[in-house]
Amino acid sequence: MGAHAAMTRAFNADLQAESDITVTDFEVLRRLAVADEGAMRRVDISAAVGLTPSGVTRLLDGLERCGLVTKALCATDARVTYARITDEGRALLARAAAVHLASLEALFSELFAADEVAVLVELLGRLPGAEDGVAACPDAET
Amino acid sequence: MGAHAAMTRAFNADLQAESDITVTDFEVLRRLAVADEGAMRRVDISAAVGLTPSGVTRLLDGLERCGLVTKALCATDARVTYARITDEGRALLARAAAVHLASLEALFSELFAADEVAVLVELLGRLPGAEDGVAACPDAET
DNA sequence: CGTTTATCATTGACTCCGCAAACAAAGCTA
DNA sequence: TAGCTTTGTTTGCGGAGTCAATGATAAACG
Repeated sequence: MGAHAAMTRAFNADLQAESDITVTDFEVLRRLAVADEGAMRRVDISAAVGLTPSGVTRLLDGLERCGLVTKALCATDARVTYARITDEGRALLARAAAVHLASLEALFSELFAADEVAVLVELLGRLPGAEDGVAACPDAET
Repeated sequence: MGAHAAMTRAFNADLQAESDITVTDFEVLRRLAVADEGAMRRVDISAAVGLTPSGVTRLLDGLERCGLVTKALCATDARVTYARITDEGRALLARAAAVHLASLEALFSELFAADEVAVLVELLGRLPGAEDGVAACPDAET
């Protein structure tokens, strides 16, 4: 718990300095970027990033105001509104990913050996709420 | 991250149903209960639970209103105000610990073997912000 | 000493986000 | 077809916690 709080604060500071977004914003953009058509239903975003639906609505409101995502209607189900990442969103994600992945890589490679990381993801992956997740960030240059 | 969000929500729900406190409240009470005289400086609480000093102030405000802690002045340094756990606070902690530890135990014993838990705490313990922490809860009946 | 600097605590304004309620659209069941 | 239930999304309200600024004390230094 303590580690989570400290790391989240640190990563948020990094990301806000670089791109004025939070870790959660980043995660949503990343998910959208690798999704089909760059779009997802809100309910799926909610499950993917571990937020409640209302949290997703408010988060996307912010990203929309910044022009990073747009709304899109669904042809076959009038209840759903997709969120689609914009080119601007992809550009920002690429920039943010550079610094974020660097921090992440620096921290973990210093603290853990490769096989230890593997153990960690296997164990933590069993916890409730741990998503399979999308393996990588598409904008990772490395 | 997803696991942290899901578990925190679940534990908060448990604790609020039982005693109307949050996980952070619980953690603060637990720290106080095992501290000398049942009292700690606010700055030490802050470091122990990974909150900012202002967060600690507001948290303790709430606990004070409920009569679970009291303020105490420091004889040798007029800047510090100690927070001391009350008998009522200890009683509530004991009750809350029963349900919280049960949830915790149930979750982890189902997902992990004992040696896996040991690996997990060793690895996670290396992360920044991971406190050595107080080993146990004094009110654990088991 | 008196002045600067560091430490402890608090407050105001703000953001994030959860909960519960509301609503609209789909899908069932009769 | 008319109801009932379920699903997707949004909104009002509120709690929790951060940041930046403030005040008050202590310690260090000239």
